[in-house]
Amino acid sequence: MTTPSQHTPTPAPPAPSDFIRDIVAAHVAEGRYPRIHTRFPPEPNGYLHIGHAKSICLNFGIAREFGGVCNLRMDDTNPAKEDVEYVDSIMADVNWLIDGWAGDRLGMKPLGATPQAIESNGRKDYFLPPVVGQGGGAKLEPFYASDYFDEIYEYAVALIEKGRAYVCDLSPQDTDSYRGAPDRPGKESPWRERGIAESLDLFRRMKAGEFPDGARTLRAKIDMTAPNVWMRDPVLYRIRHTEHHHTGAKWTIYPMYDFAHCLSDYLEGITHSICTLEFEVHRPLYDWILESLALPRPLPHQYEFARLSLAFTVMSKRKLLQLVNDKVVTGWDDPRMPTISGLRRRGVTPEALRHFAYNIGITKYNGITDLAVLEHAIREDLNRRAWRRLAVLRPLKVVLTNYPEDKTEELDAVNNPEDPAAGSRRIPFGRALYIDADDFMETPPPKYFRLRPGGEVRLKYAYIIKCDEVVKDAAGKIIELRCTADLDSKAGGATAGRKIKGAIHWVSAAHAIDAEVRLYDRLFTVAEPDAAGDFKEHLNPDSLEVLTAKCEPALREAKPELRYQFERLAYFALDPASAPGKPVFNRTITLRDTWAREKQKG
RNA sequence: UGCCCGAUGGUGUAACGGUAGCACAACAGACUCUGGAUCUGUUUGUCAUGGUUCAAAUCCAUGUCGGGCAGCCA
Repeated sequence: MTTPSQHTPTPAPPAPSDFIRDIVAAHVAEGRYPRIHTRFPPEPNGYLHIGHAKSICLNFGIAREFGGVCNLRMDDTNPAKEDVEYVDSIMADVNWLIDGWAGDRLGMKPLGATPQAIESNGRKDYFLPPVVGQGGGAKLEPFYASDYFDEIYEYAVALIEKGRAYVCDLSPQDTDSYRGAPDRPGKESPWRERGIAESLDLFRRMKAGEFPDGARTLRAKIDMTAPNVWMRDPVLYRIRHTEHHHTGAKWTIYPMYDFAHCLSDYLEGITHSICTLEFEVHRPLYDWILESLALPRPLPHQYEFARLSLAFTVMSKRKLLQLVNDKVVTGWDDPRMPTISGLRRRGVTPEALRHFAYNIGITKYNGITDLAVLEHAIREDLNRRAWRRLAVLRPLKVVLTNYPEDKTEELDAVNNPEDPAAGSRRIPFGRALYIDADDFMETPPPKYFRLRPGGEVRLKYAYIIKCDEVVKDAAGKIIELRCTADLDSKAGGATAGRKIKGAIHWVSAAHAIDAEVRLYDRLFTVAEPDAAGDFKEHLNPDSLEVLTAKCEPALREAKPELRYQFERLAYFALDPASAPGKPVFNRTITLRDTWAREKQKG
């Protein structure tokens, strides 16, 4: 037995090319920016999912490929929906996904840091540079849009002073009806031409908390007849007497996404602000705000790509939250969830997720990615790293009638045929064994080459056995097989080279350890669960099956950071809920099963 | 039906006016002490109609289909 490792990373695919990277490459070529600077800006109102993983891989991938930086920023402008639990999970998930890959590109900031007043091109300016690559030993934290509320407020005042924003007293309902519709122009607010001094005063009093929620808003003065509804005097600030998870009770007014986001990008010196397609119609507003403020440094620009849609999966945070709240799953990190934490708990590695993200590409086309693409990336990765182990999920007892009662021997078995450096272990063998019930059929169909009455099969790493007798209980259920072993057929033996079509896995009954195994399957039965109607009507009732497996003793030392292949079955990872002597294995993904396909063909 | 965006095999993506390629899937075979992995091969595609051009997936026009936009959400 050697001391092996699992350090056989799947070779990284070549850096991808896509329309956004083409733009960045052109900017690098023309020397447009001193440094490429992207950001990943989730709202802390839920856990990150595999769609976010696509965005993380894009933003950090660009930083990595072009020698830039990617800031992690909490886009926390709506205190009603956000929570520190989500902030913590986001940091953990991002770090897990980029560690050892783009961890050295991660932009954070010193704990408590806020934008510094500086002078740029002879004008007053604010700037908050990143600390890159988490080093230095200093206490760091992610960026928070809410750390910019002072500056954003000041920018709002500047907009009012320029006559480009006004305080509006319209009720939420009236604001809505005045906006018009996509095919119908809006109507100007009666407060639109209110004097600058009056707006300034009212805005100051909004900040002071003098007015109740919804009483007034700050609005940009653009064009109520614009064909793009987001240019119809959009709300910039709203009143919310709500405590914020990061700023506490300091504020009673909060900036809207459109106002805060472009300014956050600017304050951090972002060059390429990459988001999903639904923000495409917001881009004119993004540019309008920054240009109206006549800021002294180069402006960031927004680029949009198609979000990920995965077959048999729901991706909206609202729906995922519903699954959690309705206890359809055990939590955000349930291994059936498409969340990063769920995939991690299931046993998927960061490498597999990154390779998946690379393989699906970046476009502006809203397609649905086949689950097989994800599954392939997972299998490809796990095949290279997972240690092979023998485990029997549905035990059927086998007694070797010609094998001595009291004899035990130990057989050599390699840990990973893909990786000689992974070494080997010994597996105990004895007279009484378990094999999987699926590996025996009394009256098998054609092309079945596992065990059958009178037939032979190879016990992996051990002997060739022949089935002599099928023992049944009173109900006719098969409870035991009585077999004889070809005692010369193990490795090195005289008949070891005999060609036997089938090789099956097994464990020694006397040495087997029990383990709980959780067999996960897709959560939904249809490819597009949220295409129409209630997505919960398409839940897969068999998305989880729990069994007690018989495992080879080496699995007693299973480690949560390692991956295992139960030979001929599936890849498994130890669940964090495991206790000493009470292992729990999550099935990450089954092996490809061409026999199952063959059977289906009938 | 106002504005914006998109359309390449079954799915996802490449080709940037010059041979339609890759991945996944599917199928067939080789190999195999995992019906795994690996290897070989095969099938299937430029939304439509015009135009520009020696040459169009690519440029232009029109149409068709799909997606997005009317939160004081992000």
